[in-house]
Amino acid sequence: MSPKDDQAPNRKEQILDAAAQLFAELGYYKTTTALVAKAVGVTQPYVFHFFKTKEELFLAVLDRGFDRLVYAFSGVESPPDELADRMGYAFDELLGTHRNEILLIMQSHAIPEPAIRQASKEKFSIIYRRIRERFANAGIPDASAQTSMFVGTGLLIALSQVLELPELIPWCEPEAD
Amino acid sequence: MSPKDDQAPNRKEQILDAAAQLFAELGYYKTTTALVAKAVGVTQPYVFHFFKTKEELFLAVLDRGFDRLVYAFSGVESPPDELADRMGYAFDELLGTHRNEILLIMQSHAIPEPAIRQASKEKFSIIYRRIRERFANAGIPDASAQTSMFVGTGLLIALSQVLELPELIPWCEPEAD
DNA sequence: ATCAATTTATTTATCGATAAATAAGGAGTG
DNA sequence: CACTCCTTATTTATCGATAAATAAATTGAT
Repeated sequence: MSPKDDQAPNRKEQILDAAAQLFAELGYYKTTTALVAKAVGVTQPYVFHFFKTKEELFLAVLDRGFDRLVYAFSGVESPPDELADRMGYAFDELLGTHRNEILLIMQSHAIPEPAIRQASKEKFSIIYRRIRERFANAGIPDASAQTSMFVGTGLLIALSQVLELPELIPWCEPEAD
Repeated sequence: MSPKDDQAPNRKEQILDAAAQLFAELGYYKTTTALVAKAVGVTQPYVFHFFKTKEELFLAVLDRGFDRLVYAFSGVESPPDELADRMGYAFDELLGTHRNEILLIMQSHAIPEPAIRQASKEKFSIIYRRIRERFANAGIPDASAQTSMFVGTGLLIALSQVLELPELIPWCEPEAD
């Protein structure tokens, strides 16, 4: 048995899962700790047993999401000429499997809590540098500009999903015959 | 005298101005009507004399911002091959003169109030269609894809400003010698 | 095995703060 | 007076956070 043998209801993870969904749906401020607790099936103060503050809970959710994104990108193997496309697919896949987290990440910069902005800043910076590094290593010319386009496209996809405006990403739209 | 005869302290506009700045800096939820009132130099309940609710005030601010953006784009005259660049400059200029409003617009989709999302959706849709129309009329191939890139770049610029990450827009960065 | 000691998991009750919104009233001026 | 501009006073609601208590489970010695 591993030292930390978690059994059936791992409360902390349940709380993280519920919080991820709620934060993504309702945003930081409209997501109350009471709602998170209710979604898990515990009482509101119990949430504070695992996370000292609501902000700490949010940061934990955000961290997990960013980690998943970094991991998804790191798993992409591809010849240089298809790298950008393949990383795009990886992003889309994650958007399918962990929609909440991805949309949360792409909006996290709009939350005016200093600590959250700081976290968002650091994570975006890391992701940007990682992608640029991979593009550069693949011999892609203008790696920086391509990375910016890649990230900008990610932001646009998130926008189109949040606002339910599929027209914003025409390359995914059914072509007019 | 014109029907709408505003004299010295045009409270409604002062409130809109103060609200724009505060909403952009602090976001929708951390901006209180008391802060807006204080910035103008009136009392908190008086704000409700001009706007029935805080949400209505926000929507008014947002509308004004979107209008300014649309107007800025509409004022761009350019030969087809420079159109996209010129519109980019127009965006940058507006970012210089009305930074608050622009950043507010580019984050408005992250505010989970249904009415605000709806407004954001409608305005983004209009702007997208207008730009695409202009690109298409200028004979730009792949007008839709170019428009998406244009909007995506706008989102990226806003992100880089909000997070203070200039590296995200390398074409504005001082080149390493 | 039994029973006391202690920890783990969770709840109930509640405080203090803040914020949006309403209602009613003053104050200056033509 | 009456009209516009603005304030004071107050209400209602919500939320994050803390403190204290309970109950169940585990451990450890006899």
